[in-house]
This record gives sequence, structure tokens and C-alpha cells, in this order.
Amino acid sequence: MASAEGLHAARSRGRNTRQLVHEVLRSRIVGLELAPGSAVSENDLAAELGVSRTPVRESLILLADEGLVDIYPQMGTFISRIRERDVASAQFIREALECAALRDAVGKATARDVAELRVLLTAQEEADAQSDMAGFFQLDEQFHQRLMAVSGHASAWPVVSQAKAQLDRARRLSLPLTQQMSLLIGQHREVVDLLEDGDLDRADGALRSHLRLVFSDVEKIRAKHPELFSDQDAPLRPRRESPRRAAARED
Amino acid sequence: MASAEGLHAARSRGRNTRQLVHEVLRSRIVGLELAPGSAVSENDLAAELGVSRTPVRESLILLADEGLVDIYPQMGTFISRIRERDVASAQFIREALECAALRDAVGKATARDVAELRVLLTAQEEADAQSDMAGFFQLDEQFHQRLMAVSGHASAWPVVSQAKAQLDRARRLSLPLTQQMSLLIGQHREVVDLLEDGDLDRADGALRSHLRLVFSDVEKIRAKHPELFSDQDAPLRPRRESPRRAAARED
DNA sequence: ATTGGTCGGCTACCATACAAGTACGTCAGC
DNA sequence: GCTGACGTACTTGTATGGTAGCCGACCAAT
Repeated sequence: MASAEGLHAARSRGRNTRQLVHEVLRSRIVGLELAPGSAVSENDLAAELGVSRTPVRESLILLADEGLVDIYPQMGTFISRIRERDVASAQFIREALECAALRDAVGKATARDVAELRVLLTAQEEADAQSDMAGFFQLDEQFHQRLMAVSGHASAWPVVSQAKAQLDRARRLSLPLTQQMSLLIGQHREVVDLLEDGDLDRADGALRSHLRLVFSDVEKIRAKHPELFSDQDAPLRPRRESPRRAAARED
Repeated sequence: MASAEGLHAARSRGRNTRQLVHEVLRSRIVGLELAPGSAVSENDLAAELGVSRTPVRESLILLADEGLVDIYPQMGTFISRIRERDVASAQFIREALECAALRDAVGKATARDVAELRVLLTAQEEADAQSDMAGFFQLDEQFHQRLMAVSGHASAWPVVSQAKAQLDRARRLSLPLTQQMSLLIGQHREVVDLLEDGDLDRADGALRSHLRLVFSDVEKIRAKHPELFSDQDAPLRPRRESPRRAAARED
């Protein structure tokens, strides 16, 4: 609600309406504010955000390219359910890129780099102490991004970020469940320590097992929230909720 | 020219106009038919392809997301020049993903997989014998895609393909220059042989050096065709050609 | 000759109108 | 009661109109 009319206000800072809508929708999807499987409509979103269909539509096309929504022509657009295939693919991409970057970072990281990473670690511990889940997610993102930047491959981050989005939707639920923030932080610290020591293989292994722990959580979540997942690779029947509200409102 | 009116004809097969335009433009850009640095216009493309501006515009937005065009609002859209940063990033992504996939493929590849790869190799040799460069490019693409499919990570191919597009624009020029098609094919064969033998580390090394050979060619091309490259990371002055034709036509 | 202002033409951005197609509730016929 | 045709309301796809903004040429003033 708060972002409905505030969209045009922030428009002055270089970014156009399409980019703003894209960011808003992406945030809502990854934050599970828009539930997987639910239908979204270009018209409804345009009305809610106070813009026309065009920027909304263009944003949805980009989101479809990222695999966050599924567009069925003349049928509707739906927040994509979490697909086994997509999650596995995202995990593979993330693991390959982040570990490859880390291997390049070992021996290149300066004392300043390590110090900056440790600053993020203490911030994560503070977020843990305050049970600030949203803050931890943000700091976790920054940590992994910073780690890639140290390797000199910061420009590859968007690809990792896109893959990570598929995983993060499930993690939003898994993190409060298992409450293993401190465990994750410990793994982060281990990676930084091994990076500082220049121990390439063990650093790689530590990061890899860290990423796989995150991955394994997705399966636990699947048991608890099967409605967010899709057994089909390409669901041909998205199943729309019956439009009773229109009939009920008209009376 | 031939694709101007044939666009709507092929529209029946599921894909909509936007996807068709996207494919056409992507093909033209990667094939260097549209030169890096040249200006494109929604209006001109729409008129040429016989469609409205909407699908053209939506395609350009997707191409901008892939890094193949740069959109400057109210100024114009330009085929992106090859940027040092983008090429390095693409190389890193490609190498990390393809090598990681190959490591997963070793020990998993069946005799049938190896046989199918070898079919592609003989086809490549035939293309080499006939100096069929376009055919070789297509077969090269198929080979690398198939290699990833063997590992079970076929769904990660689009990411590789997108990174590869940045490299391919330069390779289109490097390949006829160095005429090393047979060398590349030999490297392909070596990878397949080592994959069949189950020699993980040597297969990884063979593929890695193969990919780096391709990468090193880009630098050679830069010396020959500097106009295709951009020194700036973000060129603020795209430099449009002076619109003299309008003045000259008006007399 | 140089500099500053103005104006025309271009651009992409956004809004809107129309077209094509699907899903689902309704109702007639059995 | 059940089945099948039909119509309405919805969807995305495409086309087109109008707007803000930038560039570059032209021209006047210095």
C-alpha cells in the first residue's frame, strides 16, 4: 500500500518507471509477498502501482526471463512455483561461479579485503542476536557479493544473484525454521579464515559445503510447504482461483 | 531482407512476434550483421520487420538485459561495443560453468553419450573441409551444449549461451583470421577422449585450455578491429552519425 | 571568429485502444 | 440429474497516439 503512490516520487533518480516496477515486483516475489502459484494481472498491478500497463508488462517479461513468473498468453501470468529443476540448476550455477571466484580470490585478497569481510561478519552476528532475519538476508547477500568482488569477478554477480533468487524464495521459510543463522555465520567465518590463510582447497570445500547446506534446506521446506513447489516441469494448468469477488461485489 | 515479410508467416508455431523479433535481432547482433556501435531505432526496425513498435521495443529491452544493446533514454539504442569487462566476465562464467559441468559428467557419461559427441566431431571435420564457417559455429554450439547435457545440467545452458554471445561476436572475426578450426576440433576430440577415459583432471584441463584459446583470440581481434571495442566501461557519448542524409535529400 | 540562444527533428518512455484467445458460469436440451 | 453449447468477463498480444528530453544545426550578438 505504502508503495502505491510513492513510486513516481522516487522516479527522479535516473531510474525509469519500468526499472522501479521491476525492482518492486522482484522484491515482492523473492520475499514471498507474492506467493508462488498465485495469479498476477497486468491490469491489477498497473492500477495498484498507479502506472499504465506498459511498464508493468515489460517488467513481467523481464521477470519471466529470470524464471520468477510464468506467462501464459491469453491465460494469465503466475508467480512461478519452485521447480525441482530450477532449484538444482540454480544451485549448480551458484556453486560453480562462487567457488571458481573464491579460488581466484585466494592469494589475491588483501588485508583490507579480509577486514571488510569481517566487518560484515560482525554485523551478521548482531543481526542474529536481534533475530533480525531481513537484516541477515541482506548482509548474507552483501557478504557473498563482496567475496566475488575480491576475486575481481564482481561483474559476474548478477548471474549469481539471479540464480540465488530461485533459492532465496525457499530460504525465506527455511531460515526461521531451522534457526541456524549462527551456523551459517560460522561457515562464513571459516571461509574468510581459510581465504586469509591462502588455503585454496579447504576454502573451496568450506564454501561448497556452506552452499550445499543452504541447498539441503530447500528439501526440508518442500515437505512443509508443498503448495509452493511444482512437480511438473511445465505446469499447463495453472489453476486460477474462481473470480467470485466480482460477482459478490456487484450483488 | 528475406526475413522482412517472412516474419509473420512463421508465427503459427507457438512463438509470438516478440520472440521472433528477439531471435532475429539476436542473430543479427551475434552474427555481426549489426555492427557494434551502430544505432538502431524502434521505428526503423518496426518498419523493416513489418510489425509495430511494441514487440520490437520489448525485444530490445531483453537484448539490453543480455548486454547486447545499450539503451539511452531519449537518445537512442545502440548495438553495444565489445567491452573488456564484459568479455572477461563472460569468459569467467563460461569457464566456471562448463568445467564444473564436465567434472560432473566424468564417470556419468554413457557409451551412447560419447558416441553422440563423436558424431558432432565428424560433422565439424566435414564443415572444416568445406570451409563452412557458419556450419562450424553451429556445430560448436551444439557440441558444448551437448557436453553440458551429459552432465545433467542442461538447464544451465542458457546462462552459458548468454555469456558465449559476448565472446562469439569477436570470434566471428577471429576464426577466419587464424583458421584454426582443425585445432579447435582436435581439442574437442581430446576432451571427449578424456571424458571417455574418466580422467577428470586432465579432461578439465583440456576443456579449460580450449576455452582460453578462444578467449585469447579476442585480444588479437581487438588489435585488428578496435572500432568494435570500447575502452570505456560505460560510454556516455554513443556518438551518432550526423543526419546529413535528411538535409541532402531535401535539397 | 567565437560564443550563446533557439528551434527542429529525433529518441525512448508511457498511456491507451483494439484484437485474439481462453476459462468458466449459465442455461437449454436430453 | 447430467451433458453440451453458448456468452460473458477476463487474460495477454499488438498497434498507435502523445509526452519529455536530448542532440545538433542554425543564427544572432559580442
